[in-house]
Amino acid sequence: MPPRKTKENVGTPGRGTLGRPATISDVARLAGVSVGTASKALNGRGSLREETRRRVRSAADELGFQPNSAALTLNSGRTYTVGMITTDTIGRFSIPLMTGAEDSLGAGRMSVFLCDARDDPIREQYYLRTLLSRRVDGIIVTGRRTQARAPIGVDLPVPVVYAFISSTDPNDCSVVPDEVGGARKAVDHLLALGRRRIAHVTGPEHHHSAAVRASATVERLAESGLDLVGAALFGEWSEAWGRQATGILLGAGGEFDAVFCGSDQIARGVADALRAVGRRVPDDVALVGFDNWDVMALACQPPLTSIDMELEGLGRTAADLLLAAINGEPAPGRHISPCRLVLRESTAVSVRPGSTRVERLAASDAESRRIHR
Amino acid sequence: MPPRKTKENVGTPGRGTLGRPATISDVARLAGVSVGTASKALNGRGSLREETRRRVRSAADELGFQPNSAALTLNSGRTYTVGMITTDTIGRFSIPLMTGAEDSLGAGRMSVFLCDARDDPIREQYYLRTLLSRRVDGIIVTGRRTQARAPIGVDLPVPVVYAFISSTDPNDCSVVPDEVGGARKAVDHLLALGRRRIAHVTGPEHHHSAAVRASATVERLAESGLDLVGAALFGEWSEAWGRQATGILLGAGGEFDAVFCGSDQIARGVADALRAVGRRVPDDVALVGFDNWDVMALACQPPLTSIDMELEGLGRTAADLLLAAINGEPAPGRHISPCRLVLRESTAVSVRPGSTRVERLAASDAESRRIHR
DNA sequence: GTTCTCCAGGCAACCGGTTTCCTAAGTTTC
DNA sequence: GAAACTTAGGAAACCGGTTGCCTGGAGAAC
Repeated sequence: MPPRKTKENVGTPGRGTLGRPATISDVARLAGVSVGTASKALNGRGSLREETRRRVRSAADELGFQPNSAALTLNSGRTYTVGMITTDTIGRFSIPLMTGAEDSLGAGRMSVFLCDARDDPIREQYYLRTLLSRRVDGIIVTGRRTQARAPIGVDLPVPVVYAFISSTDPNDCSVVPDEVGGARKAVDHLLALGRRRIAHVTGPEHHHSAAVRASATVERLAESGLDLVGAALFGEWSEAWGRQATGILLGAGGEFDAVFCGSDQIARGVADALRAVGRRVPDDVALVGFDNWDVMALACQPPLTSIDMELEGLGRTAADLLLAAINGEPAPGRHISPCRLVLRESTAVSVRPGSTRVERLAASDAESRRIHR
Repeated sequence: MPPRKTKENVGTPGRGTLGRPATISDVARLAGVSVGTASKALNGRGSLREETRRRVRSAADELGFQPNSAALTLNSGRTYTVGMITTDTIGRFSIPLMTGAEDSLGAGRMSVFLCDARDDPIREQYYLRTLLSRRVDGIIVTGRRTQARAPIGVDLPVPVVYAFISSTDPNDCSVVPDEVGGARKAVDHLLALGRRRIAHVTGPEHHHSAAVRASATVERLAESGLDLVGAALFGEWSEAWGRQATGILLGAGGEFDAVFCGSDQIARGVADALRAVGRRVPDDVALVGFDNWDVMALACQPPLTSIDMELEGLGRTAADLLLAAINGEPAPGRHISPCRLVLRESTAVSVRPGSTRVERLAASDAESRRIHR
């Protein structure tokens, strides 16, 4: 069947003038050349007259020709796709990771298969097999926790990069946020503000991030010859725990001028509880959160200084490492991605004259004891 | 080169005993049959001896054979992939949608290409072309707002389903949450609790969801012969606005016994502001949010009754409609997906004896006027 | 005018599967 | 024992591109 040149349909992507996507032989026929010539014309290969190239190109345009990528895959061996497996559910942390990774990969003309394994090892292995069967060029493994996990497979035929989480195998390529550095930046900042009596409220003790951030905090304070006020308070990643922990701190004497929290949610709970007993943030107590989750950090009263793990950048880094590995330049090992301190009012230097910080601290302290039992 | 049967490597998915993924001719050679026969054996086609099938199958197992899906695509015309384009940034609303869709599609053995167009029409068209070039079997278009948008393309060669957002072309297949029904459920609930003086605080007037939910609220109240307390308060989707709007309501006389909010964030701001002036939730003011965003609804004091758009279910529905369309049973038009009322303490019926609601209302009312100017 | 050179473009193999068609056996039947 | 029928499995076309090789014709050199 000759191509119906009469019914022109330019601009409809992928369909052209036929009922099905145009193939290169449609293009060749319309341009009056052979299939091989058409291919060369479109890819700038071979030796062809400029006029022929033009004719082929315009035929391709007219038909809305897009090469069938299955065919390309078949003889290049490359699919220009990568798989992204989130080992646990897609959530708040995965989004910026995915966005960043997708950004870098898209720039490299790669498409991304999304696989949500939902904490289910069976789903995970199913997805792995699927991705390998689709001959992806590489795989990014990500998750909700930074704790190291067992490698997703051994001796896989494609490169794998772990993002946010890391692999227990030190030879695997992992990109993880510098939580230690992040915690240290938070403490540095509080110390620079002149705060010396710093408390730490964070998530469950068995949670890797909570443990890492807490011990980095203790260590950084020790370097300045300081101790944490009380011990690190481990609880859960919730506002309610932040409120509860504040009660514990106040009940224990309440002699603290800063709280560094393991998450913005906890910090917000702390802020609310402090406000309820009349302690002012930042004047009486400076407050630093972790995650820089805009919804929490901005809605907090006052807006919250926080540590940003720069997950989007981390995702981009992971994607770049994967692209490099695909191009034969693997960079095995754990790569540390820096955190950033984001300053907001909860640690702003007060410039209100008329009452010194210490006076107000003493006053609100008494009040808080009265209110809080 | 004969297959190296000596170095067995069973269990390594996709690699087998060779340095590259095994092909069906590797399997055929190892089993001592032709490729055609091997194909038949593995797919249960043709007429073969059971013993031959077994031999081929075990050869395939030994080599870790996984059919190259590019090859499958090439002669079936089906890729068993779909594209998911989020027109604006991937965010809180997209996640459950994606999760739900990915769930249904995975069950249909389809893989999902993730495309984040970031509110950029050029990126969107780029992704569309990419997806068509990859010969996806279908496309899901989603986004952050429920407002109808221009079709992503006309006369596309594959079915498209719009999820959450809808297409302005009524013949396109869209799945949208029943925001009108959701708002009505909220009002129904408040009315059933005996509340009659209901206020509405919501997002920007030009935001489709805000407008739709507000007018549904007004309409439902009118059906019961009631008016909104004051006009609907349009502002922004933030806690700060919720607090501010509460001030407006209180300043205007404060004679309201319920607030229905256009989002959980707003509702939380309202809750905080009410608490600050001593009005009790739910005793004095019942509070209903929208979105049922767990972080907000659960952290709210008290936990927030809210309308859940069941986005994960909506995503599944969209995927199911797409699968149906791919299988030749399209269901054009707008499909409405119901919302669900989730009950929590912010509208719980108080059972505290000793003081009637009305008494307390009067008391706290006086107090609130005192505090709030 | 003949041979050489060069170039435009066609032909066909190939990637890795599936499927149709066909043939060489073995089995049954009379 | 020969003809008819069944059956296992092989050969080859095909999907849609790319690419190496080859050829026919035009122009140049002699």
